[in-house]
Amino acid sequence: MPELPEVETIRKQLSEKIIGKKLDGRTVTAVKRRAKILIIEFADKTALLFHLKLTGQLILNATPGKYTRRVFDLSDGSRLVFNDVRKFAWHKTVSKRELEDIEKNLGPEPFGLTEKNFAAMLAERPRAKIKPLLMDQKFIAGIGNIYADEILFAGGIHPLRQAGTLDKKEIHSLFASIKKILKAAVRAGGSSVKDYLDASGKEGGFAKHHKVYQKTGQKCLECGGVIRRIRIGSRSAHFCPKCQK
DNA sequence: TATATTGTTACACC
DNA sequence: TGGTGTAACAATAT
Repeated sequence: MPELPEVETIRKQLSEKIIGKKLDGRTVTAVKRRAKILIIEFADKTALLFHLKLTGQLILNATPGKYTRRVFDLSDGSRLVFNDVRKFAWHKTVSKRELEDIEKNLGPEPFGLTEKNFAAMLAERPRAKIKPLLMDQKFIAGIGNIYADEILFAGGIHPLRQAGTLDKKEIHSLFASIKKILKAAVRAGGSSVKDYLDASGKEGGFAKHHKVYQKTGQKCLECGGVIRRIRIGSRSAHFCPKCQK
């Protein structure tokens, strides 16, 4: 499930390997990320966007397989292979203007956010349940189901809490947890839960640090309680009922 | 074969 | 009206 840390990992790897080369005849000038979208910018001011959704992969020089949807040839003979089991992932070429439109509909990047801004954002959505809110890309960019669960556990916040009920201390704890978990996950190269592989075809190392995501029925590492799974909306949420209030 | 999977979005409701 | 919650949708593995 490529969320911010996974896409950021791919971005860094591609950045080192493809800048200055030609891809489909266009010279790559930058590789960026906004929310969970990977952005390859070209000298002609167009950009190639990828959203990997659940099961998308972007791997350099992989051997094309059953789930390869597209192969992009690079001017040095290498190739960028786009795989996707579920076919939900997409890619498209956009103009600078179209890219700006997409970006302005996304919430702030977590790493550029201040606690003061975050508190003000929460105050605007007092009745929203905190977990769906963290996953709302228009509220804050880049967080999906894995990291929402892990962030809320680290912050000691129950996923069903309404944003407006969080006190100052809890907001501080949640804010710190967002940065802490995402940073640690980027450092580990993301989480390989099912299909995720980085641009070199390797798994990310963060899944072994997961404390609640897909740990239903297991003992909480902090308190020895039992991790529960509930559905919020139509999504699964994993949490420790003792640690998260 | 029914079910689970998740980001996104359409839509119903208050 | 707009904030909120729910469900549908994409396609596939198990």
